Amino acid sequence: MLTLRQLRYFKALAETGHFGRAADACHVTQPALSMQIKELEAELGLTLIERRKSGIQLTGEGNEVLQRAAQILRNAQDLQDFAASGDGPLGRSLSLGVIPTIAPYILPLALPELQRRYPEVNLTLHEAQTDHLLDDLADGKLDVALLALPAGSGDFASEPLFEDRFLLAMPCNAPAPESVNAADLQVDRLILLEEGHCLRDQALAVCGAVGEQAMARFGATSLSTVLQMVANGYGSTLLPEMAVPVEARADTPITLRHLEPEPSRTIGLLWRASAPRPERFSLLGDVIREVWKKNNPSRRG
Amino acid sequence: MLTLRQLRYFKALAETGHFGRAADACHVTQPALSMQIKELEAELGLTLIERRKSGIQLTGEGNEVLQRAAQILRNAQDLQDFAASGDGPLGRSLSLGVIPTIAPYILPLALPELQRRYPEVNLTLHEAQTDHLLDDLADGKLDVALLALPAGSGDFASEPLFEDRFLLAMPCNAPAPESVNAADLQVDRLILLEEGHCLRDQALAVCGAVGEQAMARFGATSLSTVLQMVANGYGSTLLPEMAVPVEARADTPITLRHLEPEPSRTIGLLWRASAPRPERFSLLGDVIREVWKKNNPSRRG
DNA sequence: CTATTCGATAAGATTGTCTGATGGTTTTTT
DNA sequence: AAAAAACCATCAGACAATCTTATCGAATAG
Repeated sequence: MLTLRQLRYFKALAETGHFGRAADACHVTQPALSMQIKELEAELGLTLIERRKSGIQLTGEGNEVLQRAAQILRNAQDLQDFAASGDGPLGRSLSLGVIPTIAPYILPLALPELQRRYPEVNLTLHEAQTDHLLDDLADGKLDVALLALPAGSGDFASEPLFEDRFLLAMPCNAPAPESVNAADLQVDRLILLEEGHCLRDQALAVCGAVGEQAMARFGATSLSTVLQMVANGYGSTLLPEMAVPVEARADTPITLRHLEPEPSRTIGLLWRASAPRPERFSLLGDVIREVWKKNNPSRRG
Repeated sequence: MLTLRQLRYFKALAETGHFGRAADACHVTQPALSMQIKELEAELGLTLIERRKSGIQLTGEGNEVLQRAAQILRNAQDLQDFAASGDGPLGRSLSLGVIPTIAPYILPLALPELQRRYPEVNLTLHEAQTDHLLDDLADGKLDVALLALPAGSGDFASEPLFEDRFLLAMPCNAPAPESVNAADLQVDRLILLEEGHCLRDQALAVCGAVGEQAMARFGATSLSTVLQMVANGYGSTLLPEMAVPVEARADTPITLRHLEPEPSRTIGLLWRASAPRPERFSLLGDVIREVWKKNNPSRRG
């Protein structure tokens, strides 16, 4: 059976042109090297070296074998270099999934900070709804997901990062008390995302309308669309606070109101319980939590 | 110290997804394989696989290591193949892949001649579609493939052998001008092979219907089937000239017409650029080219 | 709850590899 | 020409790596 050791010794022999010096270079004795060379020749079934007393001479086949051996050894060295290369605290590559109602609001803040703090990490991003992220996590396409907790079943571990409050977004010409009781929300006046977004289910839960999913009037594909509907007077919606800076800018004709009691969703990270080095996910979580706090100084964790 | 044995076991483990089956594939017991995997992980200093209850899961780094390991093992196999091919000009054994729209028309001519000229060579044949052949070439299951060029990417070398013209095959009761303009072909009247055959794509390209793959009316699994459909009046097809003697015998009620301009496919050989002794593939190509010329005396190469 | 599967671990046997000693052949030195 | 040195092959025993069989514990299925 061919071994890397044989190739290493053979390469050293070709380079030194000398059994003894090759053995020195390999930190073994000369008989050890001789035996391995002999073994290699037997394995390949050809003569690699002409043993001549004044130096040795590679045969034609020996030269071809040398080229291939050198290639293999280079690749092997590359493999070891890769393994040894700067294995940062976050690892070398990380595949992160994010749900659509978080991604556009957190990633622009978090990515530059991640890049600054862990420049060696090669981050791959996937945006998809919770169910899809869970599937991708389970079969290894993703390492970790950023979504609303709780999510997933037994084989996952999670870490909550912060609470994201829901605000009521209404057309600006609507009657606008300073604060609204959550129980008073009328489900049939809400504009919501289409089926499959966890934000939709959370909004319905806030209204106590768990069993009545069919009632919401519209299934939009993005929060931007929802906000446009609201601005044009078609109804109200529950808006995550993190979306406010992007979706409810000053020039958007909508009114925001706090709810009483104050509902929220828990944003957190989720990963396979069996994933190696789970502490790297906590480091990732630290970054996200920090950029969130910096941009929402009024909120406590 | 990194060893080929560790890489071999790791590759088997990645392929089987199972310690026990990987051990079987390597003809050792499961603990032996487990130890080598553990050794490899220790050597590289990283976790390559997640041990989970239902199957195993490669980590991101594990996947990268797998790619590099597979590369090293391929090179090692090539080295051994090179050494083993010490015999005749074609070597001692040759594994040849052929696409289904060539195999039945060329092999019956070429195999006897190969056997006559290089009786020492032990030829192994595989028939599969281009994509599959490329995969098998890349990981060393095949030495060389006979297919329509161009195919494959950077790491392959190729040699064109001859041009194979396309003829229009119609039901014999159809209106039959002596020559047909290729641009006049109606894609929706063509009977083609199912998805995956390069001949299908080439026929569509001839009709200028690159973006309209969905239009062709039928997906047959062999040219014989296609010709039966044509003979029974269900439509026309583009028939490679090499298939004419077999598929359009005198007793088959179809009419053949030349196209203007005259489309064709380039038949050639493809092999790994790193394969040992590439000149033997040229010798193989010579045989194929010669039997082709002998059976198509009207054509120039 | 029991039976089974799967991977890890342990102990002992086997095989592979290394070292140090030695021998034969060729080249260099005297 | 003889002696010395250099060089590589071979051998025996020591040591280390690897394998096998047996077993364990956790998880899963019936």
